[in-house]
Amino acid sequence: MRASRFLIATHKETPADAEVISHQLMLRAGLIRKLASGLYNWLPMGLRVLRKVEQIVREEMDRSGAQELLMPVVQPAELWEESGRWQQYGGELLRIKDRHERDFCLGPTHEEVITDLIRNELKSYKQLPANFYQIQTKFRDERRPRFGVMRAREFLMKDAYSFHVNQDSLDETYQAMYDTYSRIFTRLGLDFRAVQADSGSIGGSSSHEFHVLADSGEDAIAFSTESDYAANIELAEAIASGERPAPGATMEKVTTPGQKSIEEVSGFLKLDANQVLKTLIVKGTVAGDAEEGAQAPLVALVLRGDHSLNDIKAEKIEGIASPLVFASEEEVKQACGASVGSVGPVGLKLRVIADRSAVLLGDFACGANEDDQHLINVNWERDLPLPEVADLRNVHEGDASPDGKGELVIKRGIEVGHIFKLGNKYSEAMNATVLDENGKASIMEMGCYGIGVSRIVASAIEQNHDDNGIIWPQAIAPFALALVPLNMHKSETVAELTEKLYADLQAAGVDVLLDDRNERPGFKFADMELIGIPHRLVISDRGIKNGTLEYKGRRDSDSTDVTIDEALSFLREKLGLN
RNA sequence: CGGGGCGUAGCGCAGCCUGGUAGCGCACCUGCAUGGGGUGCAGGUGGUCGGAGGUUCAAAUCCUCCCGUCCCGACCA
Repeated sequence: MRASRFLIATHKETPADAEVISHQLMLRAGLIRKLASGLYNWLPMGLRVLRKVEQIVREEMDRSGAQELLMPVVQPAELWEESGRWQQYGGELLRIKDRHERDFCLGPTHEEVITDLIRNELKSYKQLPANFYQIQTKFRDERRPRFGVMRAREFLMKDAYSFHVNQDSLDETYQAMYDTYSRIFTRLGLDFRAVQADSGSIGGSSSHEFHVLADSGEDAIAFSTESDYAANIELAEAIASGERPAPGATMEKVTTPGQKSIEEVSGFLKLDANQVLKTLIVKGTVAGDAEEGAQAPLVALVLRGDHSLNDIKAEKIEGIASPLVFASEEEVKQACGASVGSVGPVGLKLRVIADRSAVLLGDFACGANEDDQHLINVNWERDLPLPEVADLRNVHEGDASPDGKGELVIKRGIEVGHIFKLGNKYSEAMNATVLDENGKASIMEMGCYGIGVSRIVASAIEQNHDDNGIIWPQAIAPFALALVPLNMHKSETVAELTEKLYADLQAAGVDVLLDDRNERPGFKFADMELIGIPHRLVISDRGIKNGTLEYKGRRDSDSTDVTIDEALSFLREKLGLN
């Protein structure tokens, strides 16, 4: 490709509304342009990267035996009503009506469509297992799109859905997808980790996320220092060890005027935050046999002051509303007799659930359920009954790993892939069956497997950049090599040699960008570095005089002279073509 | 959805407080020079100042409403 005939839409200045480095560089390097919030145009340069990512994903999916198909973006509401998600799915599902006033949505995912398709096409257990995938545009009406294509409303996703006669078969394909994903992210040149994850609203029993490690990542993931344990912090189990100390001094009420937060109370009482309990009041679920319109009961969640509540863990507890809802100020006041800053478990007439670490405390402080009053030297069993115990908190760095080996370290990650065992959630709701060996209709087991293709482009940049711009991993660079002639428009020698090299490199199958623009050297160098092309070859009169060309890798600090004769084989080596 | 910021040329911004000819840098076009790290000089193109209403002789500037967009908290590839 000749740069003079290709849209190189680089900018010197950083757009004001781009926060993270990948978004800034994607705009500056001319890969994308914003159309509206969460909606992006992919310029030719960006599309080349996107297509390369897509192709690697496609090759590995094909290799795993999955079959590619393509489903529509627009989906009829009836299917979503059948699965129950027309009501369940929130505002992220963009609902639209056609000219006949029929309800449709823009697909945020395709479980319904694939299940409908497959229940009609697959009739026999002999056709299973089968795995179908597509690489297609998804639409999710995100509350807050941000970070460019990292969290866009419209984005490119590879989604796959597998169908099975039984759990064993599902387990097998799930493992195959796990391995396929690992190969994909390795080929993409990304530093990634597979972690245990919550299966969230898509449902199902087991799931892993694949995260690209980056400080700007929106997720926190916990790893063991000693084992291969890795989990999303949403899921990572908090282990409590040790025994509760014997009670010391007698429980006592103290006045704590205006002291509400844990920091205030612990500071005022001259205690560490881990000797103070915090009590959070959340809404429960209405009991099944309750009268119509009955109020949801409130539940008290008790944690150590230095710990934070893990919403996901709380939501999973029977009798707690999901999604988690905190009680209002008034509700707390009414139920506890004190405002939020002075609530505690002693004498509380609510269901109390305490975190594992919280029940190991002795001589602790907590709210007295009277405004501006706290209790000190409180002890479980002596001053109040032992409550229900559950894992309620987020793990901290340094906590014991749940598998008993080593400690947890916490890093940030960008979720680029997610695999789920769906079980029969959709196949049962939508009656997707095949005939088994006995000629009996049997509900299929399902798995689903997603990769955020457009998000991968952004996360690759988060992981690979410097002050001058992007540094593409070889596998997904828009061009492998930048051919930069200096003074080409004046020097016939340079022009001639450049054209010859360009032709030879193209013949050798190299993705080469010839910067034939009539610009000064510094201008071209800066552009090629901003765009992030991994290899650069400079052709100049100065070099030709010595019979050399000048090579520089994008990460190299200095360039290397290569003789003209050896240039091609040298480059083949660098580009990994031999 | 709650809280805050910002909308002036393709991009980055000034002007607004104190109403009176719409500006600067980058980019773009023309010419000359330059030719190894975003080159210099000269000349140019491009804006219904987010939209609507109001106040006023006069509104980018003051007032009201609306829209867009970005950032901080509940969701996901």
